[in-house]
Amino acid sequence: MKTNYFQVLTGVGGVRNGKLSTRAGKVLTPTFMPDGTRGAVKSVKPEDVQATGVQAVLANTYHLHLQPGEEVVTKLGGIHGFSGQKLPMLTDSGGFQVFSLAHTRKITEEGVTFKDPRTGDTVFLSPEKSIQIQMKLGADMMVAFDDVTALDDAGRDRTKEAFDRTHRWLERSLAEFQRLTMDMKPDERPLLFGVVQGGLDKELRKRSLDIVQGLPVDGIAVGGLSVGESREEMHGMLAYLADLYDDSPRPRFLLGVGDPIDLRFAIENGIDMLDCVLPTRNARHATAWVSGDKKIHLTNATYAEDAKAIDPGCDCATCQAGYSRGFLRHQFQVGEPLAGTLVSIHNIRYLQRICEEYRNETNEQSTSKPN
RNA sequence: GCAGGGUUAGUGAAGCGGUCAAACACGAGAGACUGUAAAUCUCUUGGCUUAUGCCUUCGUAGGUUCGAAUCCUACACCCUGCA
Repeated sequence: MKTNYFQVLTGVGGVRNGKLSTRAGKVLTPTFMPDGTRGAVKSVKPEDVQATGVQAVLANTYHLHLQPGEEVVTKLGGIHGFSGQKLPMLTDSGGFQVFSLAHTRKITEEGVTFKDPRTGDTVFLSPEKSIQIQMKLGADMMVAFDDVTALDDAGRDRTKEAFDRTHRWLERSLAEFQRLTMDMKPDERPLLFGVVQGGLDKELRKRSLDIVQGLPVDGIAVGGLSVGESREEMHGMLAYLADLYDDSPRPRFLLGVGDPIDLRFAIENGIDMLDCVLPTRNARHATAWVSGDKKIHLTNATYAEDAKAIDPGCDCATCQAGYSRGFLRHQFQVGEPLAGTLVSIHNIRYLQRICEEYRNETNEQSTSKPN
């Protein structure tokens, strides 16, 4: 296990302010990371993503494995050279696709077989395979392959099964990770996050957290939330977990959460990193966040002749450039992708600004020593 | 001028005696999206402040019928042939 790669201060109210060292550079936390599933944050140039203040970007193992394949990514210089993204890159394991592609996949103890709905190709992912792919992709941070299950009424009965399998798979992921990184120098080695599961069952969650924290993983990821449960249920679990993390200086990564309200709640409950498709998907669907964590639908008729920026006073590139709501509405109406791009930049910046506010606040209020 | 064909809700287009306020598509209006099968999906779209209700519609005006967007007559306009 590496040492001293994550320095963190805990401020008043449990908000943490950290500096995570990855082989591709530092990541200031708390931080929101946009998802670039297929190697790009949809419709946004890597340099424009950087300009929002983002600290790290995600990509997805499952999608890049399917297309173009990790070999191609390796040939083109690894995930950074391939994508043109210089920021630290974190790859998700493909575990979420166990949930989102549930109707085309088959789980066995060995791993998961997916059937690509577009090509009919069979894709097999296992803990070892996922780590191998993430390594070939050249990820700076990676996630252990877990078993994600839904938390709607229908999916909850699989919680225990997914919980158990996630831990068995975590040990296999970790072993494969250690095997592949044993010859690497500390500053060349990527970081591995283990995933906490357990659904909405507090006892399971606590046990899962203990298991993950008991292993020499570099970071603690909280998974299996925002998958169909209510906001109250999710917040309740985050608040419950907040008191249970150990003192080891490891980053805590809440997987798949990105609504501003949830982002704030998570950060106030000790989470350091989050990722989500919401800012970019909402943006492409013409929904923008504005001051007060409200959202507006830019396609609404009321904005047709609105000369104001999306959020007057916003410091994002889109608002600063003066693109009006009326212009954006029109571009959405006629199906021009530029609108989605411009709003994506705004939404990503909106979340980033929240993170920056917490970082600044914590700096000022911080009372405890770096641990 | 003669002979055919056509005229349906914002647009295009089904319907061809009752189950038609009228399919479907687009457009329009609103909403949903949380480790991206998602530039996608859902709902509404004649009026009545909302209903297993009422009212007004299917070029215009009459007529036949218990009943018409659907049949008949006249007229208007639009196409296509032939003069």
